[in-house]
Amino acid sequence: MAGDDTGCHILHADMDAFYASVEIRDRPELAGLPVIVGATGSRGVVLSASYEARVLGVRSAMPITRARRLCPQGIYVAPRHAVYAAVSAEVMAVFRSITPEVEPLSLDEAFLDVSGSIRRLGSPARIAGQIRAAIADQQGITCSVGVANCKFVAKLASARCKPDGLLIVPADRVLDFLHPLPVAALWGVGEQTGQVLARLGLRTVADIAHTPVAVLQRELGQAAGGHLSALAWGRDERPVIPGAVDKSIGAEETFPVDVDDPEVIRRELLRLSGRTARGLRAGGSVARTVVVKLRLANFTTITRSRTLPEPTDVARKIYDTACALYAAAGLDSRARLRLVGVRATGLLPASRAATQLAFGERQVSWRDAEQAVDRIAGRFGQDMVRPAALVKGAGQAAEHGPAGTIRPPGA
DNA sequence: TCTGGGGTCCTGCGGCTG
DNA sequence: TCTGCAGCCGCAGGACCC
Repeated sequence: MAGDDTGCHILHADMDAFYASVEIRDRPELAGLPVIVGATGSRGVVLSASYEARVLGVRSAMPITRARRLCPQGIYVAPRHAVYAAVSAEVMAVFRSITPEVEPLSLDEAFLDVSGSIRRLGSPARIAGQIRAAIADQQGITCSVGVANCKFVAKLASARCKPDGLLIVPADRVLDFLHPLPVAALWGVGEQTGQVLARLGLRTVADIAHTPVAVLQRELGQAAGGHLSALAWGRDERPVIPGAVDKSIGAEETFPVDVDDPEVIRRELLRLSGRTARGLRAGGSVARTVVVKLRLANFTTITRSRTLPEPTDVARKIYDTACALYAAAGLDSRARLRLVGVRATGLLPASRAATQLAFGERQVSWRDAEQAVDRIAGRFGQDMVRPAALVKGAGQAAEHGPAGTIRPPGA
């Protein structure tokens, strides 16, 4: 479906097999081989697979053990997140050289609204070609671009033309493009929703379009039903929003083997609280609510949350709350956990919360101490300073709780 | 087959408040 | 003072996305 791009001002640009492509770019001897980026231990999933690996059935999010069975000859590579983040920043800079209206969705994809750039750079299709050429030229990787009159159709278009493709869906051909697609193509249809739709005998987007909204809402809920019906008719009014702010920041980790020792779990909570707090401070945010996530060995997931009297970006405060939530979850003392997570939600700009923070003198002290640690870590690396409980062989410290090696002023 | 880690959004329920 | 109600908020969990 190529040709008339009139009214198609939305572009969705998506890097092809992003992590794997970066690895192949940096190690050209891997070109043409089934490259699989993912966890190197026994637990974990595939983050990205080259198209040679995909031919053999390897998909992202697939357990790494299964990938190894399907593709024993694969080249398994540990992820290098810092490198991907750097490449992503340069790719986003290419997008922003085209238009300021860029909404990143993740490291490897973004929406662009090019309506303000058409006079300067040419038609949307032409702009899409320029983007693809610039990224191939500057970064040595390929991307696919979908061009349409709304975000959702542009995104479907880029997925349909992968890898290294360009697909324009003319405004008057949207329904021809959408209606033959399977329901799973719609945004918001995963395994569960797919099963509900299958039970209703709905297999294609056209089937959804011709089902009364009330039926979809009864089966899927008010919001999801209305949402799917609108998408099935190609209606998606959402604008491209540059500079969207985070709504939560967190960290979680799966243990290499299930853990039932509360002391080990609290130590992990300490580490994750530190990561979460650093994320908050780096983004200039404070959080009102702390959420703890506990995944049991049988994969049951429990979350517990608590809203704080005043917002914080202090690891110590987050850790104390996380420990209280863990204790309040009332797990059996021998409950085996496979994963723990800490998340901070209800984010506010730190500047807005500064007045409130000033009332909590002790918190400010911890805050100052942790900011000093941030500065040291920024200069010498993250591993240079950490709480005593996280220092290998710090048995004493661990036994007496996770006291920091840094004493806050006045504490 | 055995399920990561980072997120967002929605729903339902219960408590509080005016 | 008590009751019913609506609206809001906090909380927990589920589904989904990349």
